[in-house]
Amino acid sequence: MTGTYEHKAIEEKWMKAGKKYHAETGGSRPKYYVLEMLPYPSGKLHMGHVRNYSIGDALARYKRMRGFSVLHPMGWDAYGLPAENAAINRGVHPKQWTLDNISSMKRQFERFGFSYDWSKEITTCKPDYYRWNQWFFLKMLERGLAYRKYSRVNWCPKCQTVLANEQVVEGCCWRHEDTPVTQKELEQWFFRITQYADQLLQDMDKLSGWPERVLAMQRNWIGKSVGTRVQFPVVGLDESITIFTTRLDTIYGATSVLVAPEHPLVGKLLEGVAGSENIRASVERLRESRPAGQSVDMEKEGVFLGRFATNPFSGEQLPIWAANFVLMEYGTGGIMAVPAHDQRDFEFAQKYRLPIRFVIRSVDGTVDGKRLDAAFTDYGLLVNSGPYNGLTSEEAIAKMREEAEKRGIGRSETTYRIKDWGISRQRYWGTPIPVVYCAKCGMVPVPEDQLPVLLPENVQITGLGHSPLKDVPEFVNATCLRCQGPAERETDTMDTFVDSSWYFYRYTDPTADKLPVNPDAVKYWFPIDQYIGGVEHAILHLIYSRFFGKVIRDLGLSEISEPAERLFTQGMVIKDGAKMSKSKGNLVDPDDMVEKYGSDTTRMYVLFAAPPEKDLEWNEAGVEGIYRFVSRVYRLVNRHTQPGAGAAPKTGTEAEDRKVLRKLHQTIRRITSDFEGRWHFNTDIAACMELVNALYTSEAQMSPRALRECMETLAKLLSPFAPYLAQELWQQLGHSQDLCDVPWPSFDPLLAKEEQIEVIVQVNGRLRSKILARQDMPEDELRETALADPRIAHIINGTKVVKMIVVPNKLVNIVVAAGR
RNA sequence: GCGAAAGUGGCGGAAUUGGCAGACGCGCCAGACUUAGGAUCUGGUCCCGUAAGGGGUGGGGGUUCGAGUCCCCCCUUUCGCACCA
Repeated sequence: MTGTYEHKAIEEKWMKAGKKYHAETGGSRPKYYVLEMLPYPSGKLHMGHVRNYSIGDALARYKRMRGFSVLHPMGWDAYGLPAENAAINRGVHPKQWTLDNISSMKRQFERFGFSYDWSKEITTCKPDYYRWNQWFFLKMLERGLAYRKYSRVNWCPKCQTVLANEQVVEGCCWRHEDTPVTQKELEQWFFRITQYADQLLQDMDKLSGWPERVLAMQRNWIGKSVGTRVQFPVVGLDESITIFTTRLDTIYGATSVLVAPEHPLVGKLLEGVAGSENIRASVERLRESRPAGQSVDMEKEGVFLGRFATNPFSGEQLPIWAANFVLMEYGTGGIMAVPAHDQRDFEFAQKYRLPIRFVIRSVDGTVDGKRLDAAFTDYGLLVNSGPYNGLTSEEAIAKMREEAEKRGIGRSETTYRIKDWGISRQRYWGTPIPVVYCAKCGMVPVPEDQLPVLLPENVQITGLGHSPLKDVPEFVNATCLRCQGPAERETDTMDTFVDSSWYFYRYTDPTADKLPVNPDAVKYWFPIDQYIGGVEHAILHLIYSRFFGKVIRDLGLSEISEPAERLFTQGMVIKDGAKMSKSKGNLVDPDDMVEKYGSDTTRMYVLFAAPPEKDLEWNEAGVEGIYRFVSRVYRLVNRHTQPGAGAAPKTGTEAEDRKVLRKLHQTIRRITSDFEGRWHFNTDIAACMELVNALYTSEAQMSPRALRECMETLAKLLSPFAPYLAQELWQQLGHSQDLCDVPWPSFDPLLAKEEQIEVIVQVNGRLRSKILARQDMPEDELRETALADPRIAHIINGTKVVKMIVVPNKLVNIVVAAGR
């Protein structure tokens, strides 16, 4: 191949050469596990994928050249709703649709030349994968980590299925941002993630390689809160209302007790109360008017229930209300309202003219409760609080808690915002939950040796709100595994987030058939050294995965608590100011780009247009810029390696060689340190451009040997970003090895060092001149040279030099006094 | 409201520790080669000014010989959380 750069010919040639990237488990080289989030096989890669995988592949290639044994796998998150929608809309079977999509996407991956070890590929909808979902389910069941309960759940009318709390975004479905989630009562399977809530929180200390932003989101989501439960006896009834508070110190300021409208005690409280029918109806209205995603700006409303409860500390009788801002799902469903020290209670009290009692004054005395136009929520000193007056909030909380425990009316409690993970989905295309229901024996798990429970293929998919499996008698009808009597199979399938919670363990040995993972392979490869993906998974996938990591550890399959040592979240790909998406109609199809410019150019553009953690604004003119650069590199190497390509005979000078070699070694230094640090590939590619510009300027004055060294090193430096091009250049330069097996270039610090340095000369901090100096020229000499500079001499003439700051190799700043 | 990140030319973005603001690319301008150029190569391109010079990193203040970078106040944008008691 000679002459001009033809991306198609080159890329096809090397794609056909079909280099395999096989990760060997074991061996003497250090291991490196680089993982990118696996895609849902929608049928086409989008630019977000290309970005994600270009970052990961650059890293994988760099690490290989640095001598690491690299595991870089890819797979398919193959279960999920779109496959069923395709079945409904187009009459294709979900399995066929999914497998077709996988094969076309795999072709895309290959065109891009991402260096995956395809022998590790996993596909979550295949029985040899999902049987292990079922296995985990059974293990969790054994350990009390999976359980079934009747509960109010989030329901997406469009998906016609249940959603986990994590999948509800601003009251709407995470897949349908304009579809409000409704509530439904259903019997559901749950994973007891709350049992690990504290560990999930604690172990964040180990995640120093994760973005602070993601940790903050997780911390927030877990929502640990340490407080106290206190019982308030109901006057005239043998019942008490348990409230949860983190501010026990404010209890003397309580002026009412509030419960959630759906609080189970409401019925009992209303018995024998005058007008209870009306009250009951009002409470009902309160309950129903509450939308799924209620928010702060909603008007606070309440209904007095006609009864009183006794404050166990002050002995005072407080009215009991039902209030719409009290959540049944959090704490105990009941609170004490302390208007003076809680903003929500303050607003509520103002609206219903409840008393506001001030019991905490600020330590500095500036807030004394005389005029209060908002709640004072800081810690302070207690007043109006009987025997606790004068204590600090911290002291009072401890003392009061002790007192409550002594009297048996309260105890300290830690609550979490995170809920157990509801995993039942009323859908077809997912992992069957391996249990049967027998009239006699109740729920009976399928024994481990009978897994997998296969998903039947002959199914009518209607999208009508119950699992399609219900209509498949040969699936539903089973024999009880205990009494051999007739039984019915569970027809819900698992949330697909189960699939993606542990796939990266299976990559280490996808052939494992005794256990979901091969513990030896896991031991060798884990933890994942670098996980790369979008930040949108901060609380869904990335919390579930950490949970599974701990379960896998507790099952003895791994010793590691945190699967991913480092996490990198790349920015979005934006076009016309909005995230690229089908609904916005601003998609750029990677296939079109590969066709027009080639995969090397597409990959390199995606890395060049912005640092990887920032959002990237798509601009096709920029793609053309990269194409120009790639062509320039190609022509440079081509004209010096192909006989008769027209390169003029050289008359090299040593000075020119030195100059370009210096640039070369500076470039190596820059790119190497960047790979080890902040991954600003945009500047690395810019550095390569500078080098190529320098080579264009100097090629005619360089010795063939120096020129060759530059071109060979350039091929190596480019290979993580543009592997096909780099490999082609490498071959044209006379080599047959794969660049992945070629060591990364090292730089010579002496060669990289500038000999002559431009030192800037400032007068009073303003740039006035530049002088040429030797590397490491002593201060005195710099000072003299600066003062001797004619322009400087002219400027400081007649003024008084007060001071001179000399920074060797950088600058001289002359401070002069104004006037004479 | 709380939390996090960010604000630099016409645009995407550089400036690793306080030391030449604007690397590199796009766009634009000019030139060369050319039948032609939306190819290629070379040069130019922050703003004002013919120039000397002056101004300039969201705004205001401060520290410093010197601030895009550090400190304080404010504004804007993006993202996340949002009655969690």
